[in-house]
Amino acid sequence: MQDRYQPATVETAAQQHWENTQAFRVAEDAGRPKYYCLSMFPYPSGKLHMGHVRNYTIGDVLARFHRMKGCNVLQPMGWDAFGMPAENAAIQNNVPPAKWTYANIEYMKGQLKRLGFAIDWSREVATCTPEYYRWEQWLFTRLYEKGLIYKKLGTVNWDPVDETVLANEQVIDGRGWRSGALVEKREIPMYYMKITAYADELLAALDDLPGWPEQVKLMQKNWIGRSEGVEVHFPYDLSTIGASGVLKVFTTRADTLMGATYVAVAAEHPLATRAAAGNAELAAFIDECKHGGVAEADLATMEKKGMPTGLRVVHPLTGEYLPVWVANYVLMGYGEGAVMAVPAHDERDFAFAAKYGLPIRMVVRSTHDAYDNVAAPWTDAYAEHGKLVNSGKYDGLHFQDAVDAIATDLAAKNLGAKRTQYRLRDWGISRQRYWGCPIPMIHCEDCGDVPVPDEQLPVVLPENVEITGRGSPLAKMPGFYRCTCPKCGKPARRETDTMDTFVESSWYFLRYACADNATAMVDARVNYWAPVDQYIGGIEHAILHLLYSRFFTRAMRDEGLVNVSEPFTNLLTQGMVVAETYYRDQTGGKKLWINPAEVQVERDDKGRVVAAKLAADGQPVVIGGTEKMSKSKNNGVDPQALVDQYGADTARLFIIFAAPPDQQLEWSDSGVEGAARFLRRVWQFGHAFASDIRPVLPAARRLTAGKLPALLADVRREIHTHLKQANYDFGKHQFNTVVSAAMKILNALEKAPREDGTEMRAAHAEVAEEGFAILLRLLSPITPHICHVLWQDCGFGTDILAAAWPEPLEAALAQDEIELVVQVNGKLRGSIKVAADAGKAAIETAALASEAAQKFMEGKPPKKVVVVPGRLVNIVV
RNA sequence: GCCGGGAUGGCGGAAUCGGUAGACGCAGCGGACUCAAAAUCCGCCGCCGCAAGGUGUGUGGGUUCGAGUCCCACUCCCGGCACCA
Repeated sequence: MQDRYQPATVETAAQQHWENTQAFRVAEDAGRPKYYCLSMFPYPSGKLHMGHVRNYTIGDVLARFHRMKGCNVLQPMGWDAFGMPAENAAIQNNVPPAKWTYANIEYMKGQLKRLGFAIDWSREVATCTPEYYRWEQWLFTRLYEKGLIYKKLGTVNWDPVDETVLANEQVIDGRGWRSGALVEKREIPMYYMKITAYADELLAALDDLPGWPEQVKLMQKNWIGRSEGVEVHFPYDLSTIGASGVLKVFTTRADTLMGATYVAVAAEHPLATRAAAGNAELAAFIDECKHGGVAEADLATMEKKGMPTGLRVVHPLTGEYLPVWVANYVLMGYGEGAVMAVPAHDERDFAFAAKYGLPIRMVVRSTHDAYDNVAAPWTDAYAEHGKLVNSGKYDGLHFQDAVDAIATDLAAKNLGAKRTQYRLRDWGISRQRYWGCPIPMIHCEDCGDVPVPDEQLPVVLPENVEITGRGSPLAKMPGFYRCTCPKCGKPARRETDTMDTFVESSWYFLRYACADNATAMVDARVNYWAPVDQYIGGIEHAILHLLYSRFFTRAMRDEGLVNVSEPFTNLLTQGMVVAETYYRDQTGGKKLWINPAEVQVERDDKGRVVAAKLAADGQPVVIGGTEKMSKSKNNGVDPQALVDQYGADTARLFIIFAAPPDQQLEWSDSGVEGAARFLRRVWQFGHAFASDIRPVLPAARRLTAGKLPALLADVRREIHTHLKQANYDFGKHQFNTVVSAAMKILNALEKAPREDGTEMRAAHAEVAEEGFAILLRLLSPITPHICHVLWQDCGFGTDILAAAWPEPLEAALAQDEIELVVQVNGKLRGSIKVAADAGKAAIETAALASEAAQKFMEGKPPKKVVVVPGRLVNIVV
């Protein structure tokens, strides 16, 4: 055994052992509980970043922990390989997306292996391979024929210069990121998955997910946004509109219907189009509304604008004429593309009415905050439920009674009814991009939209393609889109849109169960492994990816492909990795961001950072604050450099120790130093154990007989106490304090008295043997390499993976005397020692008699004495 | 704008059911070893104060014998908002 810790040697040896024994390759085994541990698969962007290392380290800790607990653990890995960055790289560097992607996969796989993750690589999938996406296309055709996928118009960001559709992130301040052109909204036909058909189930099932964080479930609940309301029909005024019909709106506040003073429609609404036909000013306004992107955050924060159409509709209860306005904040894609406006009781309508001088009619009086009229400024009380006023026959009714009565009257007139609405919208999956899964549809002039038949799947994405950033590449490739109609055999055109990459990530976790099956999407093995027992990934996926996956699993269930409904039993959402930023101001207001690795910080005598300078030139740089590691702020720390310098175990240990998994992790170079220092101490102790301590172990162990010198019994109790804490912390996934406990155990082992005399030395050796074996097993999920080698070198066994997880012993934890804190009037004043089984009366007496109590009671009699067993005594005077 | 989360020493964080605030580590300071440095080891370390003691968990209130933890009002920071993944 080497006397110095050499991570590279240790880690090569351990990884070689795992490779030789195929340690992490698993098969179905009915004899053991299965544990499917999954980390979100990475997008192969080039090289691993620190967020990946964190994600996969957390997953690996859980996988290895459960393996030692006796589970049959599956931990697979793959690549979320379709997406925009590959196309951007193609434009920038003239590399084909496929070549770029596969090269990245190759490199990043090597990095993952170097980190020692317990992955079953035989199940690896890459979503950009036809072997993977053909099943996605197959399922698409199934769901299309079932009606779960349909076609309708959707709104996209259109760049008129590049003649291409832009992602929301490609729209910056309303302009295309490459062309700089003003972006327009454009309606194009797209395929949609009917996720709303599962809205109720997706909502209700959240209650059966105790293993998910409450905050994630709450976000999903709000996202689905089930609301009970009333659909109200406003008949067209024939004289202004010139046609008969009804304007439909949905409202959750039907009780305020008598206060509606106008209606507003989206710029794309048919009534708006009709009114604009003879009104140039209105047409110009509608045109203006079509400028800008489609992102909700932009729409919600922009200035609310509107214009009257001159059209009128009829109030369904009063018969009054209400003006129809076009408003930029009403969305065509949400609900009916029209809203009824009640300025007195809705903040947005209130502001709009004030701006354009529209009437405000108060119809509700709040029962909490009294007000007699709804004068400006707006007050939240105006929007509260209350008792109806100025509402004719409905006066005096409270919210629910008013809604019921109004809904009944509307239904009687055939002008509305109660309805449940969801905020959730159907999932538009068409993308006008190249690097994605081709949508398996054929458009025939005679037969319409025809799904590609099974025997013609997969529709393979051609790889010899030119990417320019203008238009849709596939739509420029006749070799791809020219085809014959599967129904009638006539020439037809193949769909050139590809699927949203969220589709691939909505079922990859099921494919891992049977990644080698070339004849089916999934097989019976999926019902052994599914659902995923533990899913780990970034909080940023709390809504979209997780909701789509829950939907997809149900869609596959209803196709008879899988038995389960919920894909992920337990969810752990990890926090971001952040680091300090540094910069220098450049001319033109730009900033030159400087990597932390190139910066030296200066501290005052208390260790506070007071200044920073660039190491290269010694000149000052500005400290820019802590932000998420990113290319744009140049504050990323390369995990590869870290592993090269310190080894995988140090990288893993630092990442686990620096913060609990669900909180953000702040990068710290000196923290890494500390992690490396700890591992050197572990190695040193292992070396001392193997060479000096182990040889003096007695033939007959005394620990089991419970006979130990008091000082060593204290050490042993401390170790078992820390072990108990560590096991508790493992249970709640607070791994940073597991590391703390391991550090405390090492501290205790190092300080354990090793006095002269054969008896004492033998007893010490026994405590050290038991304690170090606990320490190595406790640390092995986190730093598996060093623990593997030390376990062997210290003679504990051949493979720590096969060792049982350590549990604390009651006999080692027992103690006769305990210390209690003494408080006077809630302030800490001293402590007393009492027998562990002392009664309340005895504790009270001892506390009152204590020196600290006597001093601070100042002779006053105790008014009350509170005894908290095992904790403290509070004397109130 | 809407939905969700967070804030504790110089720093990362700990405190399990309302019961010793600051465990563990980092940085800093003092010392040992060394020709010297690194590494290592020992000690100190919230703030004010010579001390006794006081004070302290983003801000302002409240409940309680006792509040980082519960309640109310606010401030700032972060994640998501449907075409980034």
